[in-house]
Amino acid sequence: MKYNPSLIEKKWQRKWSELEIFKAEIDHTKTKYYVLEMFPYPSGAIHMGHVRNYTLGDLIARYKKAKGFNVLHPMGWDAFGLPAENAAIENKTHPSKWTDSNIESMKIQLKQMGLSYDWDRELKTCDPDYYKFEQKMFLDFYKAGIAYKKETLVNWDPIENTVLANEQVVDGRGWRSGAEVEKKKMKGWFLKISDFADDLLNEIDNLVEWPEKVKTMQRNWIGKSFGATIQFSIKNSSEKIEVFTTRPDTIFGATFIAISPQHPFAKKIAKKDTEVSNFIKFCDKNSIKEADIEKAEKYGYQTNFSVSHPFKKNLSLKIFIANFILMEYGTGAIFGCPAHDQRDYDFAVKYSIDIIPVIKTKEKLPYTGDGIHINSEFLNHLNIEDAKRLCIEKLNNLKIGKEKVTYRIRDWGVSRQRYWGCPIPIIFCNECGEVPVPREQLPITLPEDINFNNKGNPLEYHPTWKHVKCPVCKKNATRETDTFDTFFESSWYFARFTDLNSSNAFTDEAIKYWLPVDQYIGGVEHAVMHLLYSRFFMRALKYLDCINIEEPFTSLQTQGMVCHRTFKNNKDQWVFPTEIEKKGNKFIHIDTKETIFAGRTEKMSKSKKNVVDPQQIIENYGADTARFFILSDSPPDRDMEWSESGVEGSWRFLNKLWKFVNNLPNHKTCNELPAKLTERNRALLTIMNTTISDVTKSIDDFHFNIAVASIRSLFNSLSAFKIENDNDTKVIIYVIKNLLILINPMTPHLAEELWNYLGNKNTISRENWPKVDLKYITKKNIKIPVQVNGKVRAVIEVPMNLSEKEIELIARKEQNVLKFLNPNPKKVIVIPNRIVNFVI
RNA sequence: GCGAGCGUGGCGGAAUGGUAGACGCACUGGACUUAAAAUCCAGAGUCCGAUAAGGACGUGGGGGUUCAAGUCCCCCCGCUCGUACCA
Repeated sequence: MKYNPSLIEKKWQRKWSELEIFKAEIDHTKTKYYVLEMFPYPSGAIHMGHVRNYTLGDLIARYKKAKGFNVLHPMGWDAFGLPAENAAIENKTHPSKWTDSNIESMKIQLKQMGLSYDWDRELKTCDPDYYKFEQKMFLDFYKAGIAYKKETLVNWDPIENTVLANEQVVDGRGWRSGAEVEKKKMKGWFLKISDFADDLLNEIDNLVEWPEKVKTMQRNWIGKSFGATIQFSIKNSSEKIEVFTTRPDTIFGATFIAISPQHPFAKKIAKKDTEVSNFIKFCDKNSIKEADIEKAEKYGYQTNFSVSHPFKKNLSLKIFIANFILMEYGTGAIFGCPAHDQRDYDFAVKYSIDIIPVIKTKEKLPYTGDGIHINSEFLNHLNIEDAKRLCIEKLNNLKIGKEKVTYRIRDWGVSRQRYWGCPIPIIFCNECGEVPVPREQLPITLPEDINFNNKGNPLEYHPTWKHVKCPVCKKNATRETDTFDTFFESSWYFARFTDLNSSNAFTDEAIKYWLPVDQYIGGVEHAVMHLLYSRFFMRALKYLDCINIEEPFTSLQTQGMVCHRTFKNNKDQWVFPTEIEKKGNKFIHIDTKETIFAGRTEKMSKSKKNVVDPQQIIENYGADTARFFILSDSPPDRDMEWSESGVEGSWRFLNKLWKFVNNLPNHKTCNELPAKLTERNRALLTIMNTTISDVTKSIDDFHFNIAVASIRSLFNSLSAFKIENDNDTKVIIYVIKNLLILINPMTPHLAEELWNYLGNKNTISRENWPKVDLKYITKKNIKIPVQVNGKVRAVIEVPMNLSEKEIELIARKEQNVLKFLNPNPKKVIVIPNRIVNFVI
């Protein structure tokens, strides 16, 4: 029989579902293992990034199950968000309908991949049964002071009269209107993640199974820095400007003050000075993106005001308003020390400001390293650390400054001026102010009749939805029309998966048993925000006594992107790989026959047309081939290149395996190893046991491509083995059964089918992972290289654990070594079982 | 701009500081076939050498530590991710 994936894959998917093999239930006799992949946004069709992510997770889930764990492996939909509203505007479909039909088609695709999800736990975040809990959480946060309202800057499109997401700002202009975007102040809801900053930072050290790079990024994002605030008195005024600095030691190098355009003092003087207000307006152009602000040319406006130096009263420093000073960081004001800070230096050169070095150095300015202070009165001769300490002490004594710890992280703004999100349960009343929606009125659901033709937030324009009576005074009032940031939903979905039917957000028993997630897998693009918000959320909920965990994810793996070659025609237009055929070394267009040029390999994107549709791959080769190729190509955390020939290679291998098993003689009768083994049998069992050991280790290390390579090697040895008698057959079948269990997490349908073919009544999904039999893999001899001056000149085979002296003697006898050993080596390095190196 | 990561044959990639290139793809030769495809067997980093023995070079570039560096340290280049309202 030929290998026909479409037939066997459907068959086994149905069996798994009938047998409820992947249904997860609390079982206190077993150790639990919770595997989770980042749930997808239901965009309409799965892409290779999804295929990769979910294949990785499925391998772990099936592997851990075979290892005896009680595995929870759920899947759901991150269903709120901007694309649904864009689709509503463009195609006139309701976001809810659009989302649901997308979920439906993506679910079919995921099922075709044969992923071991417990589909009974499927959730979608746009379901009121999901988001109603968020409204309760928000009210708890509000009551506890974790949620609060404040003013913030947003991107404002003056033509569309709407707030734009950063993504919707392209080169400083609105993506639809093309209007120059302005910064606008607006009130919004915030969560006090800053209150948890220290704990979030400190506990990073305990996330031992997280990638170091993610931890570093989170540490830097939180950005705890020790410094000082210093008050500068404004000349001819009773007012003061407070600055924050991480380098109080450079105070004697201060030659100017710079404040944010949003700083209260800047606004105050703008009222009387049109030049200042014009400059502030100028700064308000451009988006709120940090990268845009930082990359924009740095401008300063020199005001007519100056401050006096705190320690040198006769020295005065001009106050500048500068577009690169962020109001959100520190105090929104700095002192500039051009000699020891690159940005201050550039600014000083541009505006001809004095540069006073205060640290002795021979290097050119600006110099940011350590050294002895000069030109600094009482700080002279001190290094940075001591000077910092002494300066802060003096500031304290004079009551003009103090030590200050600052964080880069800002509170989490959760308000979005959009329809397709979870409504925020607050009512605004002219008499009573902000009033929380009474609990018994929850959930506040979205109105279904909604019009996207108006500018701005559709909820604002709904004729009735926002008009309510104040719960306190019963007078006319209005609802909050902002909805939540979709990171709100993804900050706790992993907890909801533990018990989808609970009438509360969670049940204690399920939380206690299943959480935390043992293995979380997703794209590195979520390294900071989603993962940090989730960590914060658990802490906030714990603070409210809702949950008893802090860290949601014990182990984290981040996967790289799926890339593909790009192709262009001679008109510089992108061409789909499916439109191309290879002729020799050249590519030509299948229809037009024009020459096509291959470009760089880049991340798959629709705009560059270098996409491969998983659906096509599954239809042509089956899910197992797609899965096997994805696992074999690259280690998960690196970018991988999707290549047609690589897929072909995987397809060929699975076919070889299929044929090999189907050609085995007397396969249904033998189940055990024969009593007597030949040398050849033992050699094969040695390879098998080595493979079991290697595959196990590679999977534990998340090096799935090496696990695949080991399995292929084992198979190569199997096919090279000549069957001479019945005993040989028994050995072969014994080995192939083990191989099937090893490959099952990768290609589960094929493994099941062949397992069944070999006469096994049980499903392979319930088989135990094979154990290594040490008696086959203890080595007697070992080959070690012999080097002369670090270059390999020979390889010798010696008994394991031979003494250094004996190894050296054997090494010296090698012809190709001997000729270098005159005169005698200066030094001989022998590392038993490793290497010999003669240094001459 | 800032933060983080990555860079190894023609290609994807292997390698506790200890034989660089496992495994695969592409390629070349052979077997089978009327022929092709498929399949099977063999070869192979580059250069010198004879297709051998043997040798030189070789992990983005430059420098350093070490008996020994793809791996550790410093500088540079290139690419990728994130940068707080995309998810």
